[in-house]
Amino acid sequence: MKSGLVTIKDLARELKISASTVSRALKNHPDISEATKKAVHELAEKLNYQPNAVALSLKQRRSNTIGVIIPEIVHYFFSSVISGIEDVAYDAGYNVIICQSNERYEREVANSKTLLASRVDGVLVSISKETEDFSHLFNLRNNNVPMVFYDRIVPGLEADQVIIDDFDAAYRVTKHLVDSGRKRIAHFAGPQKLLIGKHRKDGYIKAIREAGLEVDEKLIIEADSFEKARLAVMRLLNEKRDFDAIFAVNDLTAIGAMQTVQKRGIKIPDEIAIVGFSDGRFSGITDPTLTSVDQHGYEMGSIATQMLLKRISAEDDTYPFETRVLNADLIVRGSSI
Amino acid sequence: MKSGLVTIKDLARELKISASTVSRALKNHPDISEATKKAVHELAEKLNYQPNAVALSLKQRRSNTIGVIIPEIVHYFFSSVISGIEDVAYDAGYNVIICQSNERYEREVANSKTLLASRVDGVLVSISKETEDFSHLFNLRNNNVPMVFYDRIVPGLEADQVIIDDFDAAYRVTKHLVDSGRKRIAHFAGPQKLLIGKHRKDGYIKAIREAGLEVDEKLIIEADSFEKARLAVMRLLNEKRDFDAIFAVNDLTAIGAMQTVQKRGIKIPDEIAIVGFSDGRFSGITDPTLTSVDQHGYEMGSIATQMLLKRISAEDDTYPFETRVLNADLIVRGSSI
DNA sequence: AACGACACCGCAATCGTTTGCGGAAGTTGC
DNA sequence: GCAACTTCCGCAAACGATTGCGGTGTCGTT
Repeated sequence: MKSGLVTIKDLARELKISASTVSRALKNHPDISEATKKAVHELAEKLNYQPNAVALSLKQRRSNTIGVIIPEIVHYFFSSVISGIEDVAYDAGYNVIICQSNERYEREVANSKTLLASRVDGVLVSISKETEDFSHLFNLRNNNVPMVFYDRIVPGLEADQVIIDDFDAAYRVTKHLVDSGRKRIAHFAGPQKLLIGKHRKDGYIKAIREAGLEVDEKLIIEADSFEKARLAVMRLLNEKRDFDAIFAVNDLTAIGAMQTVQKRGIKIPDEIAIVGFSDGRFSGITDPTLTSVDQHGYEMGSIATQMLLKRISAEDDTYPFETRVLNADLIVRGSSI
Repeated sequence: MKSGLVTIKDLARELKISASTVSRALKNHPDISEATKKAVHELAEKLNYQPNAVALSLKQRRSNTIGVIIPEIVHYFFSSVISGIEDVAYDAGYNVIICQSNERYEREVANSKTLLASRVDGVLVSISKETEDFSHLFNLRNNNVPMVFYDRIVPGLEADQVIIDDFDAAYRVTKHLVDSGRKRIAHFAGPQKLLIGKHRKDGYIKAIREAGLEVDEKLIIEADSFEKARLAVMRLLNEKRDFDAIFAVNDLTAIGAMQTVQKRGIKIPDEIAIVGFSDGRFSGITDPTLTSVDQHGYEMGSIATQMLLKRISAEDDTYPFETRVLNADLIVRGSSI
């Protein structure tokens, strides 16, 4: 049915005045007499009139909506980013449409299409792991859709962006391990086509070199999930590789590693230290608790949204792109002491 | 600027034909000649024409969008519900607008208003912990917005709903503890004004009674967070209450309890068994691993969405409301063996 | 009496798209 | 040669709201 919703015309008909007058009365335009205003407001209240945001969007050519493309909200980091986004957007009177790419390129392209079709006023984007072709994003750009990238940015696409200093954080993680006496530190790396994966690995390498240690390629393994970590650890152990620490590209990977190590009867952190990345809600509940890096997801979401709103409301849309680099905090816990 | 986006009129002007013809050509209307269709399609492709979904919504009086009101997406359960929702909606060509209430009543009311204003075709609702006044939801109902409630439903509001059998699940959890020989089982309960809190407690009580044990009110504590669990455990221990198991209303509460118990040097599960609820991604990584109840969030989201889509496309909007009760699976792990 | 000032309100166009209806050509049949 | 079809396309209204412009009616002033 969907017949219900009362429109401005309904009010006009009921009061025997024009729709224009109702519209003006509702926003207290000075041209309208107090008596009319009162009548309109009262009827609107009584009939529970809600302005049709769709009609408004069409007329104003702005939807007061921002779109978000996000890889997977099941991760603590990303869902806290969303909270940061929502809070800022909400306060500014914006709605948020969230699209999950599920880490899939195709889905991400579809997402960018629907957001374009919905005429969102701007988008916040973090690309999927699969994404290598960025034409859908350039397409948004070409259509003058304000854009801010967060966390996973696109190399070669100039835009506002907010990231954390992955390189520095990874460097500090590794240095922390070095300082605690570890000599043979393995790295479970993320996909090297994602900048964050590359930066974290580079930070790791810098710290290793700086400490005068050897970078052993056999100790650098691309493994970025719970399951891959299990396999990687088993391989390392079966090959009898010598290592006394693991720096994993994210917490789940670290935890997968931790479990597998423990199942072999190896003590953490005595024999092997483990550090994760992107501190989640649960890094405090493993045994031992997991040293990790707090990525400040909420803050990232809120800052990205502020940047986007600024870009949206800028008359001069050519002011230079801005890159905000957030500090990530190393949180030392039981797994590396 | 936001000038860019090409419209049907732009295509018409370029090809010196009318907008009507362009519109029909784009959807292969038989009235249009092949030559014209070809020209239109080619130009549309070239100029990267994207139909304006806003105009469409206004014209069709349907937005192909469904709204979701959700308490907090940082929880694994809720974010997997969203994934289930998105997948089904996506396949049916619907967009999803997600609104977090952050467990706050006021925010939930605001959410329902924006969804109404956005003229979503239907809404999926799970109410916040604070919500006691349901007039905003009755308001949606009065405006003929199709609605499906999931997980946290509204007593007294007849509607489609999908829930899990909390009572039965809690009963089985408690029975499992009884069967393993526990006699003094504490319950960390959720807010009793939420049905799920009440049902879980009732299931607990039934199992206790059925086993011929005594229901000790001192062992039933309203505690539904990590922190509250810590305090509750400390109080129980300080008061030297006798108990050999804790059934917590959710996993985080269980984990808070587990930690606090362990810090006192008490062995789990030997001296105290612990069971959680709403199995998250991390119940497998505590030490010991946590016995819990898998609530099948993804399935709940996908079923709720299917029910909503069915309701939306129903010509006859008076077919009886349906309640789907999903089974929850008890997953026994190390914390209770 | 005539004119200007003011208060109040309606007409109509607009945003982008769809769609019923009608109309101008061209084709066929007899 | 003319009626009757086809084929193909455009006009205009509609969805709900906003807004520039103009119109009506009532006063007061000279």
